[in-house]
Amino acid sequence: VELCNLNYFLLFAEILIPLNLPQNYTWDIPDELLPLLKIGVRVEVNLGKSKKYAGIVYRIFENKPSTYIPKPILGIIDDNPIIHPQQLEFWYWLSQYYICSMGEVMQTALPPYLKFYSESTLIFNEAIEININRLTEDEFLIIQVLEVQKEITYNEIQKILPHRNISKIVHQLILKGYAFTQENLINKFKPKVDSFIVLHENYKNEIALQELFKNLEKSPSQLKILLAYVQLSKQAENVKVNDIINLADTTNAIINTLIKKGVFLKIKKIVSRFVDMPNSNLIHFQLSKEQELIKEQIINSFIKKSVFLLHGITGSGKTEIYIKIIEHYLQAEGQILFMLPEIALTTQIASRLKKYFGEFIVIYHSRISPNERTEVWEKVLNNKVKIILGARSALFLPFNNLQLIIVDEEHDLSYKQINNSPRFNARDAAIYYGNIFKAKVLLGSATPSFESMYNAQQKKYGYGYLNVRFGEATLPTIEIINLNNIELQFTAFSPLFLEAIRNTLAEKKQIILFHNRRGYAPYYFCKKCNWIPTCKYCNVSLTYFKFKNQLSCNYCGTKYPIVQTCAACGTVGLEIKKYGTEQLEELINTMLPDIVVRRMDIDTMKGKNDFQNLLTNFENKEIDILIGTQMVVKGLDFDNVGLVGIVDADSILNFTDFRVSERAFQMMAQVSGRAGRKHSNSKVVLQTFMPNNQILQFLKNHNYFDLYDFEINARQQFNFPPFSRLISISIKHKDLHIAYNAALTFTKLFIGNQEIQVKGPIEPPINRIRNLYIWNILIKINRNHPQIPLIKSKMVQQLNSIRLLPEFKSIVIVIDVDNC
DNA sequence: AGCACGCCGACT
DNA sequence: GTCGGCGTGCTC
Repeated sequence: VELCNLNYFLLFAEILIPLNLPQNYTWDIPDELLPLLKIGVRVEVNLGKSKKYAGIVYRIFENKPSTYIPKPILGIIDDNPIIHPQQLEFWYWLSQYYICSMGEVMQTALPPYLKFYSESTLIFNEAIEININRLTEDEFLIIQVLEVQKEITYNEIQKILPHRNISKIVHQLILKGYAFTQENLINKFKPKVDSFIVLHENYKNEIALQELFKNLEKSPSQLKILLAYVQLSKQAENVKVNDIINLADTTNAIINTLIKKGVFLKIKKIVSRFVDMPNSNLIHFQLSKEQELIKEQIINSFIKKSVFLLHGITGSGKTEIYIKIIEHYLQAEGQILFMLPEIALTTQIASRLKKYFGEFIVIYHSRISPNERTEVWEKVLNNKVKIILGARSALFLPFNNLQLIIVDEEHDLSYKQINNSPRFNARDAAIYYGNIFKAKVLLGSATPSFESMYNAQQKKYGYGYLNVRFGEATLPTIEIINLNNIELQFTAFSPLFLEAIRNTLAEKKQIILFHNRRGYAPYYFCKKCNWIPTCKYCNVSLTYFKFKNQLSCNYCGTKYPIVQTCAACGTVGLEIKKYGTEQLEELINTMLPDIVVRRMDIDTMKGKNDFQNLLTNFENKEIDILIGTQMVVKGLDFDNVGLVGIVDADSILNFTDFRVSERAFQMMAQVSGRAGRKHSNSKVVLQTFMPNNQILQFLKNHNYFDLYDFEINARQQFNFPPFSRLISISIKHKDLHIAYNAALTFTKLFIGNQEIQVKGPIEPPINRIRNLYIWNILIKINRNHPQIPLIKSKMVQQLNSIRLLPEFKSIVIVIDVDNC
């Protein structure tokens, strides 16, 4: 009986593919592949008619599915898993917590070159003779290429025939029998290959080598190469061709002569893209008394609690503490992850850590090349690197022995991914991820998020406060300029603001101006009837860009030509209102022509190195005034900044979500932090129409704790985080009423529900983006509700049931858990 | 994400 | 009548 059962011992695998599927799909494991199959390896599978994907084996099981016939796994791509079980556990948790498919998690988790999929290729059919008369012009162009290279990808065909519907043309070629298609998995990762030379076997003994030296006496250039080789080969037997060229000051041609003579062999080797750092000995420095105390506190706290919140004001030297903590954990055999917001990574803190830890540290963020990302992945997977410095995407690296995670600037909202699923918060996810490894998590900030602060006060997290500035630094003075009753017709700057700028320039100090609006002017309008040109696809007014001479939608990016006449009343000559960074730059240029002004926003920072170059220029004092949006805020750390100006503080104070106070304080405190390094007289000036605003008063007195107390009371009263959990649901449809009705139908399902509060449908301030109308629903669940996962799954079921109604079948639903 | 299928309007 | 647009639903 047992032997009989063996025949039925079939196995199936649940495989993840980087698509948003309703659930994970199953493939059949062919007998011959079974011995090689492991959880976490990539396999080649076919989905749909012809498409192939590299999927990841998630689970292996025995029960044959009853409702469909699984397709077989086509092949196994990796000898060994490319992720560990810890990552799969993490992916599963993310998909459950943030309500998305595991495929979507995989999509963001894997570096681009690891998630390859098939590309259609057209193969030349050599068996059939071509009759040129039967070909159209387009078909002929393709056949011409096919005759030479025998196959061509669809992408290449599209390049030959741009703006043409190639599927039709290709279909014709196949019908005529001249070609057929094939799907090939494309692995885009290209290892870096370098040329090396090595001495031929014949010369490896001393006598032969001496002989060789003698023989080469008459060719001095060749002799020089041999000498260089002997010298360089002391470190490694294989010597890089380029190193020889540099050392012997020679050319490739002469090296090639020696290769032809049989003296050297040329070999190609796969090398790392990461230049080997000099073997840096850890630089030693002393922590101050206060820093030392906190460091001890952190280490002791980690014995009992897994999370610690380090609250250190700007300039208090948090980085030094991080370094000492990392050093402490380096002694153990484990990995360390240091996270920073994306933009801060290209700046000083990164280079400081790099200098300090040298070869131990590797950097991972979206600006490094896909090839490099794949290499970092491999290094982490095989435990070849100890410290990773990265942005939120680094959380997905395949650690297997993570000991410590540091989340610097933990309050930073850019840790939350908002544009696509999974809409995760990397800080919160780091805490869960750390838990999988029993690792310690250190959160650091000058202005902790109120959630983290609350957790610290509830003794859930350890907490340390560092309020002494390091070295001679003092806090900047903050000056609030009341714009009421000041004539600002022709300039964005009040006289007091300008005076501060002039004084700072006279002292030969640098200035950072913060303004959160791109372009030249945010409003372009008809003075007679107030008509404003708006975007075709979004309900927003268009921003005017002077340099590019166009109007542009900041939401969908559509560009429009400049409108000369009012579409409503026909008045010729439209006017602009308010200021963008582009105009501020121009204003400063006209007012202070001898001053070097540079602008930093997404419009000027398009290139890969723009950001770094600008910072270097600023650091070298080649720039007097730096004007920028959000970008200027993060992680910049300059000694010579004497003034930070916030041109329009009200734009920060006038946001409408529950987090305004927190966010405004953080943002302004962070901008202020750019001033006051090593200078006692640096200051921050901000312009406002609401000088008595509570947040500004807290800011002026550098009073984080009073703001926290004030705000936490309000949050408790209105049941906002940290006292509740928020889930935002956006219902979108190209018809306003359909979107509204779907949202309304959903909210009605919750009438009488005691467990959760549902608010909505709420119309967002911008109610149409990319031609879809939006209605929002806000769900509040008590923080300590024991069944949050159940509530979430019920909610998803209900949303799906609404989509089943014929009138709502094409609504778009976006769920954002813990939305900011 | 593809890809096919099916429903409509614009044409040889 | 047919071609081709796009909206919709399915893929293990």
